[in-house]
Order: sequence, then C-alpha cells, then structure tokens
Amino acid sequence: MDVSVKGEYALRAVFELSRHGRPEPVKIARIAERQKIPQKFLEMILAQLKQGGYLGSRRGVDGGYFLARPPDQITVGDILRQIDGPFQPAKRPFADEPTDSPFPEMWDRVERALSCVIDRTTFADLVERWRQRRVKGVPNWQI
Amino acid sequence: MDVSVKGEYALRAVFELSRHGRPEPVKIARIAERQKIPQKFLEMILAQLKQGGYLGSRRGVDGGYFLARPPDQITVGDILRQIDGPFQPAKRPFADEPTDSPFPEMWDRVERALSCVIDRTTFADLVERWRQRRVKGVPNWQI
DNA sequence: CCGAATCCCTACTAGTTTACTAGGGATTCA
DNA sequence: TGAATCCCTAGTAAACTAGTAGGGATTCGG
Repeated sequence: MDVSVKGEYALRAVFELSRHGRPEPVKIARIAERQKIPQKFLEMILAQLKQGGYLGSRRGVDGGYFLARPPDQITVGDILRQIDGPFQPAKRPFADEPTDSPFPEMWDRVERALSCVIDRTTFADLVERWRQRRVKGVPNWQI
Repeated sequence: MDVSVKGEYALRAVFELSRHGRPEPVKIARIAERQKIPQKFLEMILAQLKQGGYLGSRRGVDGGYFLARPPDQITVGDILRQIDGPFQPAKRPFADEPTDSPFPEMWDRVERALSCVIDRTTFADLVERWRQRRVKGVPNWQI
C-alpha cells in the first residue's frame, strides 16, 4: 500500500521537466543531478515514460528529454500508473470469492477516493503550488 | 500501490468473525474453509491480529478466535495497517529532497482521501451492506 | 567524414518481500 | 490421559525492487 521509489523518481523527473517549461530538451544527467536520482536508473524510468507517450526525446549533443504534452495535461495518476502499473487494491474479485462479498464495492470506493486526488492533480498544479510556496509567508489569496 | 493478499485474507477473516456475531470462538479451520484461505497461513495472520488487540482466542476442544471488540469498533483501516504496516505513499519527506518539494503535501491529500474510506468503514458496515445485498432486488430504502 | 555527446538497449544482480509450508509445542477440557 | 485446538519457530521458492554494467545508435558541429 505504498508507492515504489521508482514511482517517486518518475514524479520528480516529470516535475523537473514541467518546472523547466520551455521546449528545449533537458539532459538525463541534469535531471538526475537536480533531483538526486541515480542516472542509469533514471534512464530506464524515462524510457518507460516515453513509451507511455508522456515524454519525447532527442539524441546527440543538444539532446535530452521533454514533455510530450503541456504539464496541465499530465496527471500524477498517469505517471504512477505508467510506472507502477494499475492500482488494484486486491485482484478484484478474488477468483474463488463468493460473488456476494462486500469487498469489491469497498475497493471501488477506495479507488474513487484515490482517483479524486491523483487523477485531478496535474503537473501544472504542482508547479504552481510549488511557486506559491517559494514566496515565503504564504500569501492570503491562496485558496 | 496495492493491498497484499495477506491483507485481503485478514479482512475476510475479520469479516467472517463479524458475520458470525455471537461470542463463541470460531475455529481457524472453519474460517479457512469458508473464506478459502490456506490454514497455516491464516494462523499467522490471526496471531498478528490478536497481538494487535483486535482478536481474542481460546485453545482446547471448543477453542477458536473471536472479536475482541464489537464489529462497529473495528475498521478496515485498523486491520490493513496491522497487517501491511502504515500506509506511507513515499517515505515522506525523501531524505535528500529539497524541503520545498510539492509532493509531501500531495501525499497528505492522498492519505486523507484514503482514510475517508478505510478508517470510516467498520465491519458492522460491511456486514450490514452484505446483508442488504443478499436480499436480491436491493430495496429502495437503501441510502 | 570524425568524434564527442547524448539517448537507447540488453543483461545482470544483491537484497528484500511475498505467500506460503513444515513440524512440533502448549493449553484446555471431557 | 488424550484429543482438539491454538501457538511458535523456522524454512523456502518465486517474484520484485532498486539498482549497476557495458556498450550500441543518433545527432550534430566542425
């Protein structure tokens, strides 16, 4: 019932790219350094995110990775599911479980509750909140 | 980001005891059979739930396990945390993470959303819903 | 065309966790 | 006493986690 380190790394990498904003590619080495992620491990993660359609890349001297869509169209849930697989509270319905078990319905509720957070939080949101936070003192007009 | 089989077994076992209701102990063998759980595995699970204070037991010929408190005072979250450990989305805050990371706040939201379901669903609720469901046709006076 | 920089791809691995199984010991009670 | 039950320790095959290693394929400036 937790998120893998790999998943957390993926989130941090996409956050880094979102924060960067501009369309120029960012090098793996730079992301690894800024987010303190082992570089070779990060390579695999970014490849996985690319093949999920969330990132693009370019090789060569000015190469790197970049977002394949704007940050307000990538959610935390997207990335987590791409890396850690679909969230299945229990391989519902348990193969040999009587069909009147009360649990599948509860797992649905859990999934919906979770979805309300992770599928509604975009990286644009995260960057914005992070920017607000940087202005120490937390202004009043914050929601 | 899923629940272990062990956790699911624990829920089913406690549900079985809640459904049974009466204060007489239920034998491991019976729970294992009714909920299709490997018996020796279930023994470990029940021991863990007992040492968490959720179950009591009696040995000997008419022995078995029973709830240590009424089912409306045991939540799904209690059992899950006792078996699978505390829910920590990411070992927050990541040791080497800059303190202005946007993620800890998001994990808090996830945790609260989850808590709204698992810490508010008692086994009395589960049994009641399950009873309602058994009456095929699902009556109108249901919430 | 060269070669440096970068992404890309496959394979390997130590350590941990998961989902069990095995074998018996301690209690209870008729 | 002995049968039924819970109790306790240990072991274990398979999968998963969090990486590491080593090089191949592209790109691009010169």
